[in-house]
Amino acid sequence: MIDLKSLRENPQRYKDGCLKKGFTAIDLDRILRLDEQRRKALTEMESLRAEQKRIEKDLGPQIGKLQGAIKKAAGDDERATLTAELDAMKARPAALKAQVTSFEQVLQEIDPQLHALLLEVPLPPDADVPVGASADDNVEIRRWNPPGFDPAKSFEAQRGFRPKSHIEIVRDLGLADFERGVKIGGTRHYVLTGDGMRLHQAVLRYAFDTMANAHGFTPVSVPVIVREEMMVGTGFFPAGREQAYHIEESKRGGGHDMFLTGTGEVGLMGLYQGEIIDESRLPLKLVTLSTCFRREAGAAGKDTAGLYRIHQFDKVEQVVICRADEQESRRWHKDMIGFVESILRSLEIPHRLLQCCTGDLGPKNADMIDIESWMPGRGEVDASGAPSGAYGETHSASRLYDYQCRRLNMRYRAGGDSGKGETHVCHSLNNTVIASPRVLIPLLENHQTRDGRVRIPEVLRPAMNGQEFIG
RNA sequence: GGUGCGGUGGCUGAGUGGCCGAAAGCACUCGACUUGAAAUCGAGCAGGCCCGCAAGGGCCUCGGGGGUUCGAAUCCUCCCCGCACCGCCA
Repeated sequence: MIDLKSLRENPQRYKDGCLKKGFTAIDLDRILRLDEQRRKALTEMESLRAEQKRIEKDLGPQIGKLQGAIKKAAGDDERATLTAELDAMKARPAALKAQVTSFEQVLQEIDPQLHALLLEVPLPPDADVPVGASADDNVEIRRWNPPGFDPAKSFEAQRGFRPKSHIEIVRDLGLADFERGVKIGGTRHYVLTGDGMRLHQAVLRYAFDTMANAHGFTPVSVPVIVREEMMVGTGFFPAGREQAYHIEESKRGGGHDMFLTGTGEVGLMGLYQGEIIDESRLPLKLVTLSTCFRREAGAAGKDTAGLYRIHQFDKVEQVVICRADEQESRRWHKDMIGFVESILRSLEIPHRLLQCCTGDLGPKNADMIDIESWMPGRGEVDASGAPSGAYGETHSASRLYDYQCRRLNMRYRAGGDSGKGETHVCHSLNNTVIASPRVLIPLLENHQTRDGRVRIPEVLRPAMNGQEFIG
């Protein structure tokens, strides 16, 4: 959520942000009008209430005494006199209370509207993010290729044989069973089998261990079934509501609904929701391995075959929660991307970094870097039946300033615990470490051999029982 | 699923109608003592919002909503959440 005060002070910044991100339906002027109305009503209500409270405090003891006197009153006449006096005394605060109530009603009308609108305002992109309409306008930052390989030239020219797609590889080597996956779970489901499952586990374990052991991230497990509050807090709702599986427990008479998370980010960010963290504990560096669920609504017909776009996968996710400092945020963003680049290099996967343009950012990001891995089996197929190869997204690194933490009410106190320091809203960042089985696509396709086997990168061999090849 | 208990500040925990935004302890901050530290002593210390150039003032919040009352952390009511034991069970 954006900071309403900041919107008041600089509406143009947010209008530009909406424009750049392509959020044309957001009516900031309406928000500003509602805010204006709300504050006006609030100010009046508060002063009336202050007056009411002052009078009540004055009158309280007198009322008490009068009530006592009425009980003890000797005759009906005396009692009537006293009762009239009491009623007169009560009339003044009562009149004020009626006025207060009318302002309260105005506020009760405005507040939910204002809040709902505010949740939809996107975080403006940073000034150094290129302006663009869609992913087509993303800008390549850099590439990395293993020695002796260049995706600009054909796979066949460099390696001496025509590449198979991962779909062919898993079929030929018995690494996955799509038919049975679909039988069990429906479309976009799969079953990993044999070395397919072992490779999946190996790459996840390797990525997880690298973050926890080499980079000092705190390993945690997180719930993947969460309350709606967490989906809203992390900024996935309301915009991405259609993308999440919804468990309607309320319809069965149970507590309330829950949602399956599409990324471990939700659980990691939820960890400290509503808390005030001692500054000395920052930054929080967290890594989790979680199963992710995505409905892929609106992707009908896209990437229907293979392991690319599926409803359920596993992902190692890194999150950093740090002080509200732009430079520190930016530094973590670079570092987190660096961790991933070194993992991809060790896996010998050609990849490139893309600076996402404003139109590709989504509501919660100020800045986002995608990493795409080279997939020889993707892309156009030529007349002879050979695929051109193409980059496919495997990672996404987001920088969100305080957008998420404000929604989650996650703050830190400068200085000591409960000391005099002010509270600030934390900054947060997140980045994929490895998502599998999608990463199996570049892994299998790049490391396939002329004789139909797959060479396992050295770093994965310990988790593959020392095995050098699949097949 | 059954029964019982509970939700108060960063934490523990007192508080059953006004003296309570809230005792006490811990933690923390500052100061004194000390060569330094510990211990001790003194002071401070909830969050948010609104008005205001500021100084300052005000309002809200004791899980959440609604209600009773001149007045609610305290009484009533509905909801949410948590814990314990029993049953079932990976």
